Amino acid sequence: MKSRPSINAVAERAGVSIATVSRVVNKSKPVNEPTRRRVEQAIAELGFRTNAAGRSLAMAQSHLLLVLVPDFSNPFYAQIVQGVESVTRAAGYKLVLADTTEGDAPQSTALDALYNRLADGVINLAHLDDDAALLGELQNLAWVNCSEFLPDAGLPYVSIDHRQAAIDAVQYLLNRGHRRIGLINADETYRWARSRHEGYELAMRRAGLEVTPDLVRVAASTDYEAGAQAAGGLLALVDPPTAVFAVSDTLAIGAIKAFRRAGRRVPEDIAVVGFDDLPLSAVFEPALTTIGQPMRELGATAAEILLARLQGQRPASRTLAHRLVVRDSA
Amino acid sequence: MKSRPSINAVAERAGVSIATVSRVVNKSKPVNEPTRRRVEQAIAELGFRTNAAGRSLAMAQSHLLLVLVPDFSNPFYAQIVQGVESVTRAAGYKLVLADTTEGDAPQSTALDALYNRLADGVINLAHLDDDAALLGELQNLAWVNCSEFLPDAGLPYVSIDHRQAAIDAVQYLLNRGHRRIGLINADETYRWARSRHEGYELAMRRAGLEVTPDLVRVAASTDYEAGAQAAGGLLALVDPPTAVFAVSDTLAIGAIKAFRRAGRRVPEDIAVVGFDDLPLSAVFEPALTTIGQPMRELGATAAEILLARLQGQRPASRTLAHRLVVRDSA
DNA sequence: CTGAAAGCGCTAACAG
DNA sequence: CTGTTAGCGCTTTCAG
Repeated sequence: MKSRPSINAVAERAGVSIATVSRVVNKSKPVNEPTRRRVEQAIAELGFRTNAAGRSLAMAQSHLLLVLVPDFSNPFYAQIVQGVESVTRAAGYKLVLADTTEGDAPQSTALDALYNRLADGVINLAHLDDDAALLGELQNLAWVNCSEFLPDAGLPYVSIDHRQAAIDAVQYLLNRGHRRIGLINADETYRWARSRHEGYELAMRRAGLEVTPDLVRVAASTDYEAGAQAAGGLLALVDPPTAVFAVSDTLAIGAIKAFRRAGRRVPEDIAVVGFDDLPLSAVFEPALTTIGQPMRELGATAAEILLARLQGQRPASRTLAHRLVVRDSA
Repeated sequence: MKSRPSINAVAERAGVSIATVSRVVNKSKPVNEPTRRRVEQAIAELGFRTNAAGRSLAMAQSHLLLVLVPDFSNPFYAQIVQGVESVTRAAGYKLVLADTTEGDAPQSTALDALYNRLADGVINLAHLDDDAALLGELQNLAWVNCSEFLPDAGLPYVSIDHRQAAIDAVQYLLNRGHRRIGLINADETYRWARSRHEGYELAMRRAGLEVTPDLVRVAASTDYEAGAQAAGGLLALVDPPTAVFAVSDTLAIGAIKAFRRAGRRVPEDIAVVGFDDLPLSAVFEPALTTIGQPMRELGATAAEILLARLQGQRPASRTLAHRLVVRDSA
């Protein structure tokens, strides 16, 4: 791996100063046609590429953005990341991704990267501790939360209205005549999980229904098996629900599996509404009735906000529209 | 965003030289206990973090690795990336991910990053053109291919034996008495697609069966819908197959959907075996019989090879074991 | 339009 | 054990 030519080599070969080379490379200032040509030729001959570290050091920015992802293999997050990338790539930024499942506290990785100047900004999809000191510190950094956020933290975010979405889901079930409706929730350290729980209770109360704790199950994770487990708990009740709202499609699918194994038909014996509208959810049988989130748009919007922030603006948070997708499971 | 303190500020505050600060930060050389303490205190007071660009420039390495992913939202790749991260994070490297679906030629992005010195090495999951010049150039770079690779390119790779895996899948079907077996393949610019096709034909021939072109369908992509389309073509034959080998689980699921819509039962009327063993495949109904690939291990091994290469070694390519997972679809 | 020169923040000899 | 110093490769005034 022979060392790459530096800007000095190019300058020497073209018989100009390094400043001029820099100008033609970046098109930052006019350069006479003949000299520019000489420089360009030298660049071509030498196969020169500008060194990222040198540039970062001089410009005090890396053109790298950090994305904190709770779990790569969850298609929900993957699609958000695609949305992010579609806009950042156009702006000349590359993405450093960190999976926060393993390893140390997510925000510390992120702050490291930021303070290091490794990354110019971060898009956070992971859970953020409600820690005043931390939040204060984030205030003036290029940081945007996506999907997961703290309502009054003063940090810009992009998300749907989780509570309203949950209300819509439960209301749909109510409209279909269900009265005993169970909730399969995710770990409530997630803000969205709490919001959806709120929405569920609100919708039930508005319908004059009492919410008993036994109708609410918290799954151990968001994978299929966890959904199945939670569903098992619901089934074990003396008076099991006739419908279930699961806060993610993976949970919903796991639940449906469990219901089936127990000899229940979906939706005839028990209706199930999911959340997210993953690609898979349309394909699963029965196709899932679910709340659709605009994943790519969430990511793209978060990226736009971050980019604007990097240019010194202070864009407002955005709440994007969700939609109820009615299919076969409820 | 006030500017962060540099190593100079720390040195001044602690009353030592920047060299000493560097030594305590990196624990690179012994430093007297009292001085080290003074330095550490200064670091703490100032909130100093070493600047990534400065360090990269001085050390001529970035501790960043590029991963080229054909499609983030495909869980197959996502899991490989998790495997990669599990080992690179332990070694102090961060991952820059690029989705190669959109945008320019994947390898050019990668070479850019490498020549830029943005990344120290790359793990490539994407298709690589069989271009002699390019391949020659890659020879001496820290580059490893994962899952997708060119057999005689001289580049290190980690993969399963795609051909043998296909043979195993088809043989299973043969053993169950099937004689008319269809193949739903992916775009054959993918090397693995060609290998699996080979395996299919080989297994058929060994069984004394003729392979007619009408039994082989190439799906437009690897998503569900493409699988359904291809399946439709098979169904339209005067003499439709009694079994189908689909080269990915997503394709297999799409095919099953199509068969069902056409009133066929799976596996009774038509058996289907997939490939990959995605998490979803165990949950889908009927649960998929499929070839399992060790995704995380593929990624982890690729990372290990790359890391070794970065230390000047030239580790050999690795072929990992696949396994036939028998469930309900065949 | 072009060049000289001063850094950006850090590491790594080389002395002492 | 610690300081001095010379870069690493590039951008950006400041002169001319």
